[in-house]
Amino acid sequence: MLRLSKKTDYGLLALQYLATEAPAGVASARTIAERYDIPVELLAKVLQHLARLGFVAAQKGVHGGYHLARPARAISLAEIVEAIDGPLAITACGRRDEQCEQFGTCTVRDPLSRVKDQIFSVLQTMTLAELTPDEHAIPIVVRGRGEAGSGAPVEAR
Amino acid sequence: MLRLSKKTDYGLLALQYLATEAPAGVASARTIAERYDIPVELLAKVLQHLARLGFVAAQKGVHGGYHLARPARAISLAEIVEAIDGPLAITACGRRDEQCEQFGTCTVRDPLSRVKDQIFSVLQTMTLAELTPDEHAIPIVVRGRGEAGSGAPVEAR
DNA sequence: CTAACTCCGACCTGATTAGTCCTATATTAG
DNA sequence: CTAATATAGGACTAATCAGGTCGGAGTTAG
Repeated sequence: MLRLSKKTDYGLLALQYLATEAPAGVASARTIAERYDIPVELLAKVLQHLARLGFVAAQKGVHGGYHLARPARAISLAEIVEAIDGPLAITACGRRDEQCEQFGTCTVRDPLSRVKDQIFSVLQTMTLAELTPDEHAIPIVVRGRGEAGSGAPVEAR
Repeated sequence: MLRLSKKTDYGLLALQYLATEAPAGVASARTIAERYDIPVELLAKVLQHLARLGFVAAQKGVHGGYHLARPARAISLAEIVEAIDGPLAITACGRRDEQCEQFGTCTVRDPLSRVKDQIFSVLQTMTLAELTPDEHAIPIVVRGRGEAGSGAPVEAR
């Protein structure tokens, strides 16, 4: 369905949090996970991956956490998506993928590849800094994991 | 990975075949499947689906098959993709999907929705007619299902 | 030193997708 | 009429991948 994985969703949320909300630009995986109510371990894995690829830097220990290793304006959505979901591809096979069973007979490969390029450029144009919604456009709704009002309340800022 | 499903791939191939290669614009599921070396039953199901939605018209019987029910120039890629893969969505939840666990706390929903709209317009702009590669740009390579030369040979036109 | 907190990386599981099989119905050639 | 060929459509199985979990190693406060 042309969908991003949840890992990528979580990664975008985390990076956006580090870029705009985190005090001093630093936050632990736990803090971010609780902020957005997503599984801690899963987000941790995503952040680890982003650390290995140089998007964020990790600091172990008691007051450790992650912070952006590069300025938000210099990180495009395309980079993030490719980092987590792997190389952007519309079809199963690439333009030069001779492994593909249908390589010789396929007649839509090249046109679809052009479509891919266009989509890629959309993602490449938008940076992490632009991912921030307008302040007044954020509808904060109190909503617990299960029933509304149960568990740790979500802070409306 | 932001990928189209194989069903959609097959659907695009089939529609493109009907639009440009099929004699008199008519071809059976079997013919198309053999042309591109893809599973017959699977392609048949995709074509049945496209028939139900009015993209192609079916003719049963000995010299039956499918033909386009609408002109190729009037069918956008977006339509085809949504017909087979379902509504286009970048993220798991929609812009107004209050069912989403993170609806209240999510800060990337609206910006990502704008990205989705851009991608959608790319797909909406391109029609089936434009999916055809230039004649001289089609590299026809003889390639059987297993080893080269085995099984039914692929006809180079 | 020790305990609390953090990142790290391998593992498991369940949902989605791809592909197969079988039966029914319609049309046409002979 | 009958056989061959075509679509129609449901049910089933297999493979793949995303989502989620577990135990371990490093770092720092006290």
